[in-house]
Amino acid sequence: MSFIHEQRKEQIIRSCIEELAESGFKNLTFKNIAERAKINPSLVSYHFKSKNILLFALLDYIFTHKVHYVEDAISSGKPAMERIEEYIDVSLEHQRSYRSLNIALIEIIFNARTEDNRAFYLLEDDEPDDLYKILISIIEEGIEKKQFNPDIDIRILTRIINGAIDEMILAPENSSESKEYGKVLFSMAKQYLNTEGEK
Amino acid sequence: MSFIHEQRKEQIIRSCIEELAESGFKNLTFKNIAERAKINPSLVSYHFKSKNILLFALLDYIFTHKVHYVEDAISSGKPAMERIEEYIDVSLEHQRSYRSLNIALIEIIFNARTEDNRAFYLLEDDEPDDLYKILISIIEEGIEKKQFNPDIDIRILTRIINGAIDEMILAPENSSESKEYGKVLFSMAKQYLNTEGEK
DNA sequence: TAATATTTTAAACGACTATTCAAATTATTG
DNA sequence: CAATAATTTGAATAGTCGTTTAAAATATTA
Repeated sequence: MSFIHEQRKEQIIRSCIEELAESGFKNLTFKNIAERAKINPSLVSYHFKSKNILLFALLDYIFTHKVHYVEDAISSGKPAMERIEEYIDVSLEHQRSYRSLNIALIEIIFNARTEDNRAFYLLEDDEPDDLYKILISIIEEGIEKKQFNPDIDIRILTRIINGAIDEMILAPENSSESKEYGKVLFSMAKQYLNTEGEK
Repeated sequence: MSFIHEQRKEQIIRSCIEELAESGFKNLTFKNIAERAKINPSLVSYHFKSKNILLFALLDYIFTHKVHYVEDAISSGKPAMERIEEYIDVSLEHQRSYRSLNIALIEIIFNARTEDNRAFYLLEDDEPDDLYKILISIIEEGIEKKQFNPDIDIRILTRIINGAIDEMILAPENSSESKEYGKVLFSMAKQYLNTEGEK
């Protein structure tokens, strides 16, 4: 891998994200990508052997950005409950500050398919993705330190939280509404985490 | 509109839902639709003047089914809180029982675009859709009858609930997990609805 | 500089698409 | 039955796409 190679790949990936955010997946053609990057369409094929390889590189690029962004914003010393609040807040904030990235992510996940025609969004991983892992590890720590009810279902709670966060990207951009949304979501999670195994 | 006309449209719509659920949006071509319906591709064009008209008819068909299903399952006499539980349960149950319909819905919403290239999933309606309206009206009733804290933000709560429900369609099909998911989600909503305007 | 490797281009390939059109078939009506 | 309308077909249109190939340009190495 030469320097030029890596540089070109970065350039192509950024052009793809622009194209996806502005015009959507169906316009993510080698021709359009090349026009944005001011290169020849064949050059995209040269640097990414196939379109799906390009798509996976895009997913990796965007997802890595998101994970690092969330990780960096969560403090290490504070109690688990406060860190959950941070997780929710920074996730919503990332959706606001990096809308293009998140739209591009949605476009790929819900449009792309593997070569044997399985939808990306339905691919079942054996383990949760890295964003889920961040939230899971915080909750596990809270349980270990006897701060949370140990009977809660972690997989379910993290799904509810991430599902509610994802829904907010569909809402018209409105910073104050998004922050209030985070407050409510956290208060709901907090109460669930505190419930004494009532049944 | 003759009888045959309506019959053909139904036949075409059902073929589309099959194709979407099995092979996804990118394979929803007139050729593939026609093959499933055992008719000529041109005939699809004849009954639906354009592909987007067909897509809107599909959305209408699926959404109507979902709304009626949820409406019919919610009892009329019970207290608002119980009806919210019913709403969550029946929504999750619909996702399990009519997976093809829900997959088809996702495929269209996240893939289709208007003629001026706006993504369906980002189209901002001036008012909430009919599913949201069902939930909103229950909550409003609960507030009127002094059963819920009047300070809650209805738009936010309904977004969280529907977002969490939607997330569950991505999970591998597992009936018991889905039911437990509904229990947790309802318990979280219940606690929020009962909170005395603490701040 | 000469030889080699990498990068870039232009052109062409085969396959697929939504839509249109005239002709053929079938159904409906008087 | 005759005449009209509705339905269906097959072919053609004009356009798209990802990928491949050979040649050209550039960079790297010896």
